[in-house]
Amino acid sequence: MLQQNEKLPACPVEMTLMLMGDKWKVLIVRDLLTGTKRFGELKKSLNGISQKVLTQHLRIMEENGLVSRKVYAQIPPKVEYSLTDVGVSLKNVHDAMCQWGEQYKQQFGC
Amino acid sequence: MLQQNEKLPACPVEMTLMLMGDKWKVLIVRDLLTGTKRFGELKKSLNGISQKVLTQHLRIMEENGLVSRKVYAQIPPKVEYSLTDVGVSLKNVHDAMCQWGEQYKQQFGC
DNA sequence: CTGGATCCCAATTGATACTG
DNA sequence: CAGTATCAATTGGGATCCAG
Repeated sequence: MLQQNEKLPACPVEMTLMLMGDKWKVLIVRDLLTGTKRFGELKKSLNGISQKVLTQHLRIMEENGLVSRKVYAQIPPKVEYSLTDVGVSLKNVHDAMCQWGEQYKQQFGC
Repeated sequence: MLQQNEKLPACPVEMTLMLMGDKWKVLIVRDLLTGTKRFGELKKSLNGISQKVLTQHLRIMEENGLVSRKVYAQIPPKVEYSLTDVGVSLKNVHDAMCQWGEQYKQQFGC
């Protein structure tokens, strides 16, 4: 997984990749673009991710200021994740990927 | 690494991620967007990639129809890689990432 | 019962050496 | 020069344990 504390990127694309250059991060952003979600909801909608990896990604995205985490002190535990303003701004990148996929999906048997 | 012969993606974003959801693939597209390149040139400009991983990615992208590979039967060997039309169409996705990085780089200390 | 931390093991990645 | 083989290192999945 690509993390922030590696050497600084040389160009804007590498900058973005440092924060989003990962399959799961893009999908997390997609899911949170529709609104705040609990940990379990994310895990369910991100079909196939393990709790360990989901936790790791959310922590890094929180450190990077893309995601905010709200913990409710209650039983059973409840933790909500949402996008920060910077996180929401990634919608443009997500949409570009979405449009490309829409346009070319036939060519790949979808 | 995400490959094509996994289960079919459910939505357009996953479609794109199947083909491009990887740091190196984005950078390979970026480099080839400027024109045909030899294996060694790619390896040098993709700072830090190993031959093995570069070869693997190029093979998969070739299978997926994003990249075309031209081998010259000569010594020393010469292999040129370029983007197919579909590969070139990924420029939109690349550009979105590039624009985002340009806009937010200050916030991440670049 | 939920979020998540930890441990163990399989799978992937990466560095290096080597070949045609 | 482009690619393969080999081996070390890192990552990821799943089970289990734990706190609140």
